[in-house]
Amino acid sequence: MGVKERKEREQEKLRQKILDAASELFAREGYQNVSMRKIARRIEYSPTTIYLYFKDKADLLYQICEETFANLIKEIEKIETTFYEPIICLRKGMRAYIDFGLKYPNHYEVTFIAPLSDYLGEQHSYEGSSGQKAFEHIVQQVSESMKACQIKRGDVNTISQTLWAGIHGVTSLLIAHEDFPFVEKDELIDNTIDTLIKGLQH
Amino acid sequence: MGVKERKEREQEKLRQKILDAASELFAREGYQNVSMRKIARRIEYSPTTIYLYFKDKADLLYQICEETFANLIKEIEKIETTFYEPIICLRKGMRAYIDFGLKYPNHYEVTFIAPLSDYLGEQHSYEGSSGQKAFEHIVQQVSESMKACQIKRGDVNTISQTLWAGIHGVTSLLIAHEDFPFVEKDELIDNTIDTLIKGLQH
DNA sequence: TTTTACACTTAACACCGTTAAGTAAAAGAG
DNA sequence: CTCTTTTACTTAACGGTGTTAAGTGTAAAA
Repeated sequence: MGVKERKEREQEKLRQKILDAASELFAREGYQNVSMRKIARRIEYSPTTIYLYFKDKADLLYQICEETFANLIKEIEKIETTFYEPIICLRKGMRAYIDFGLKYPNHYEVTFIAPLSDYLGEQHSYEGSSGQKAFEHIVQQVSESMKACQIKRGDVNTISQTLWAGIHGVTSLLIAHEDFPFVEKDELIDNTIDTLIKGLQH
Repeated sequence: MGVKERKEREQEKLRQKILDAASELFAREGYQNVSMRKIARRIEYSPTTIYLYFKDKADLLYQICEETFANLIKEIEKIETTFYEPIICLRKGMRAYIDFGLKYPNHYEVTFIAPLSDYLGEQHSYEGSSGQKAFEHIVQQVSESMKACQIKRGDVNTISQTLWAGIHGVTSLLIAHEDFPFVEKDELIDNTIDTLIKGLQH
């Protein structure tokens, strides 16, 4: 009696269909410029159907961002298994973070740039989010770089948060201030990473 | 025949009244959560009256932010006349920038964190804005620190933008991620400034 | 064959930014 | 003092938004 199973599969399929449509629209037009009705039109269902699968627009957004940033974490983990030197992992991880943000600017915007509390009520806290996991990788790499004497000693949390601030700074500036006359992008990114790392060395 | 003058004064008074009401509401509740109708109710005029004084909601916001950030520039200029060493000016200027952002988080958000293009159409570009002026002070201080051999030589623009990215990073993280378990605020800010400056030295 | 459960839709609510048309009072002209 | 014009503001409306309550038809279960 696989009726239940079939129904569940069909539900999951529609859920994913909503997720895909919304993700594409958010990515292309930005969260604020995509209405629930627009998503509904795209998948050829009524707007209210979406509410059978997601609590509200913010929840839909949150699920999408979790899905997206899970991929960043995979990339970082791949780096960690590929390179041996902790300081190299740290550098490459930072670079991966920035590149990822620039690759998905609208996703990056809603998860890291714009105040979550506005979008996500209080329901989805920082605990257990992809954001937390990504940050914990930084902490890990900082800790190991310190152990290997590749950066100077200090409070691991403070240093990790400083690095995060730095890479978040470039990423978000480049995303948000399109019309600013930035120097060549790669030069700015490299200089930021170099300056931060150098500032942490002996 | 001072009729025209009196009328102009009265208009300016109402304009400022709108500006003040909107500024306070934006600061307390955030741009997105304040409607034109709410501002109108506050000043006891009809919503459409606001459109006689400001092009649209984004324009109103822009004028407010210009007014606010003009004060940051004054602070920075005061620092420049108070301290002699360029590197000290640079440090204190960076600190002033961050403190200012944290003091007016909602103003900071709409001018520096959230993508301007969304709010400000294309009418108010970066050219001539308070944001530009503030940045040019950084450029100036970097340039002079370099001349005084207090930081290592390099492209002034690249370095200035790197510093901006750094201080914008802390500021915006602290504003946007209220629920993140940051280390003590001052420690994080100081560490960020120290790391950046150290990374720029010989 | 009838009843129940479910997946989805229609209609509506209370808001939003913004514009077009209207109004009443003040200013200017004779 | 009267008539016309200008000005400062308001009312009403348009087309949108996120979201919810109520309704509907079909498929599954009894």
